[in-house]
Amino acid sequence: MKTSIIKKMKEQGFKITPQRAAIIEVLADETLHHPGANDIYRQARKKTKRLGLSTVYATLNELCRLGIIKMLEFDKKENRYEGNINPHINLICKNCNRILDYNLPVSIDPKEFLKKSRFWVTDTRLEYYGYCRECRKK
Amino acid sequence: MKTSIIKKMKEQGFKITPQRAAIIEVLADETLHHPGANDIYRQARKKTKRLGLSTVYATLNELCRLGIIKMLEFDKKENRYEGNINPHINLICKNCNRILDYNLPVSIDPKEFLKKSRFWVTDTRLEYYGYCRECRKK
DNA sequence: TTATAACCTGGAATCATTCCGAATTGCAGA
DNA sequence: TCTGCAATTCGGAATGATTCCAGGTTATAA
Repeated sequence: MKTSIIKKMKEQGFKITPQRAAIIEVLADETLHHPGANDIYRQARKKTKRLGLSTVYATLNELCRLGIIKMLEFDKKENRYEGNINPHINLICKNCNRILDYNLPVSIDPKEFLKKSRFWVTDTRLEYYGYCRECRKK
Repeated sequence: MKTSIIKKMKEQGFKITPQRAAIIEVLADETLHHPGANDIYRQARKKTKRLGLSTVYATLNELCRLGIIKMLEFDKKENRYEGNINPHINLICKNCNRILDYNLPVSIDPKEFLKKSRFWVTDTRLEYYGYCRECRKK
């Protein structure tokens, strides 16, 4: 995943700086699902000497614009970022703030939807809020 | 709708002040779909002499907590509020920022979902981003 | 009518994110 | 390998929606 992202960026004419490499490395870390900008900042800092928070934001925005990652925007909480691009439902635990992926049973066909609703869908955001397995135990 | 909201608030022990009445009146206005806090502030001001923006926020938060209205949270844009509580998809136009409702073809059964996923769903947020009929014409 | 807890308000505080401008650097081409 | 420069970086300041605060006001039960 890391190398494929770097390849995509190079193709688009972006320079691969140590800062960007570190950020991409963190995003590719499967154990760290749906991190926020500060999580990414903290982790990436361990991998490269100089790194500013504004650089993290700029890079994440760039990756979003390229459609390589997806931003999950929130109002009161930090935004979160995910590498899983294909449509799915995000299960968001209101207790521990963990975000889990849940594959869609059926996918939407934008063309079909356009016919029915006259609305042209380019992007979806599907979230179920509630309590995850671990938090329900308590 | 206006009277039913006021009834609910009274039941919960809330006082009905002129400010709250004005805000509820604006929320009940069907022509003004999914307004933001500032829209509500501007409209409600016409209906009552003294009104502060902080009061609007406080009242909207209260109504959300009571489950009477629903807040659609955004990061860069203003949050929006809707009176339609039953689950549906919000179609959000990226051009004009209009938000349209689209009824779900099938609803989720939380119990069913809990069995399958071990996640207890209390609330959903379903959004399709894209372009509405009017904006597609251009 | 009164007592009082709830309510209202303007201004200050918050906080994630963006902006800015000066310094630095990756890298294409020589 | 070296050079030139557009792209990149980064600290600090700005932004903007929302929340907090403390003092004055008021709806409502008794």
